[in-house]
Amino acid sequence: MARLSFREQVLRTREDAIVASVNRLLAEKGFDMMTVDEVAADVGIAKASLYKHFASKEELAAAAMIRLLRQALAFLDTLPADAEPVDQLRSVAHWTMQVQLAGEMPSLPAQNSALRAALMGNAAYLDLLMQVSERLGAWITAAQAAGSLNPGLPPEVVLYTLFARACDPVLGLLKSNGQYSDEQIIQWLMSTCFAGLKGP
Amino acid sequence: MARLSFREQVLRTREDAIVASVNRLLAEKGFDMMTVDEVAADVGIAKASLYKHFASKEELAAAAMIRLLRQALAFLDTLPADAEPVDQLRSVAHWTMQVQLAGEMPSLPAQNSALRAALMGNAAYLDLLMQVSERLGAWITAAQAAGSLNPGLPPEVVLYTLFARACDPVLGLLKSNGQYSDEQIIQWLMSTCFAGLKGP
DNA sequence: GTCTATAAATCGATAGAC
DNA sequence: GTCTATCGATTTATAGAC
Repeated sequence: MARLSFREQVLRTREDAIVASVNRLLAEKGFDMMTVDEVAADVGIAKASLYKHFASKEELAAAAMIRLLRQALAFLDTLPADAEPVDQLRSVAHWTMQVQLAGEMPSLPAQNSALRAALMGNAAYLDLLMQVSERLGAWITAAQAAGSLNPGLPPEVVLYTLFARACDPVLGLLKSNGQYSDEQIIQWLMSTCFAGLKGP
Repeated sequence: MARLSFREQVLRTREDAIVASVNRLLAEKGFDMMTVDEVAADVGIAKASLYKHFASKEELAAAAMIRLLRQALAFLDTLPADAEPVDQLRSVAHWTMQVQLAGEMPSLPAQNSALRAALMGNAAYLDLLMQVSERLGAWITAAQAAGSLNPGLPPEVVLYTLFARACDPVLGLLKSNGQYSDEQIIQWLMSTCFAGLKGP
C-alpha cells in the first residue's frame, strides 16, 4: 500500500471511525431504523460532514459490509492451511456467530430495493463478497468430496446456509433469554448446523 | 360463535380484506418499508378509514401475525393425531416453508422496539403464540424421548430453530436463483434442519 | 472539510364534513 | 364509517458561510 500523507491518514482515521459507528448501529437497530443523524451524533460530527465522506445512507451501509468482509478475509488468512476443509468451515461459522453475539453483525433487510441496488452496484463490495464465497466454496466442495458434508447438496445450498447462520435470529433469542453462555449457544447452533449439512 | 348481524358481517369482511393486504405487503416489503398509505391503496379505502379499524401501524402488523397464528393452529388441527411427534414437526416446518415461498410469510424486524412493545402488549397475539408454542413443545419433548431429536438440546433451542426456519432467508435466496422447484428447495432445508436437530 | 440552517419529501396520524 | 385535506414530526440530503 502506498504511503499516505498526514492529511490522508487523518482522513482515513475519521472514515474508519464513521464506518465503525455505522457497523455498530446497523447491528443494534438495523438499516431502516438507523438514521443518518444518529450516525453523525455517534461519531461526533455534523451530518453535512458525513455526506462529504459518503454520498448516501446506502453507501454508509455498503462501507460497513465492506469492512465486515475485509475482517472475514483477514480471519480466513489466520486459519492453518493444513486443517480439514470442514474444520475450516466450522472455524468460520464460529467466528461469524461470535461477531453476531458481540453485537457487531450489521443487519441489512433483504426487502429494501434501494439498498440492494446500491450494493449490487458497488464493485468493491461485490469483489469482496466473491472472494469470500470462492474461498468458502472451495472448502465446501472439498468437504463434500471427503464425506464430511452431504455431497447430495448443491454447494450453493451449503454456502447460503452458512451465510444465513451468521445472522440467525436464534442466537439473539437464546442470548436474550439470559441463562446460557455465549459459547454454549454457539456450540448448540454449530452442532445442529453441521450435523444438518452432513446429513443422516 | 355468536351470530353476526349483516352490518357486522360486512365489517368483518372488510377487516379481513385489510389484514390480508397487510399480510401480503409485510411479506413483500417488511414492516419498516410498508407504508399505511400503501395498505389503504391496496385495500381501496382511504387511510383515515383504516384508522377507524386499527389504531396504529403496529396494530395492523399484530393483526397479520394473529391471522398467521390462527392459520397455523388450523393447520395443526388437520394433522393425524397418531403420527410420530417428529413427523408432526416435519409437517409444520413444511407448511411454514410453503407459506414463505408463496410470499405470504409476514416479516417483522426484531430490532423495532415500538413494534415489539405493541406485540408484547397484545393479549390475543401472546395467547395464540403460547398455544402454538405449547403444542410444538409437546411434540418436541416427545420426539426427544423417542430419540428422533437430540435429547441433549434444550426444547427451547429446538422451538426457536423451527420458528427461525419458517423465515429462513435461504429459501428466498434459492428461489430467486430460479433453477430449483419450490418443493426441491423445501426438501433440502427440511433434511438439513431435521438432520441437524437429530444430531450425529 | 466542518459547521449551521434548511430544503424537499415522506410518513404516521387526525380533524371535520357528509 | 368513509371521505378529503392537512397537521406535525421525522428523515434524507444540500446550500452556503467559514
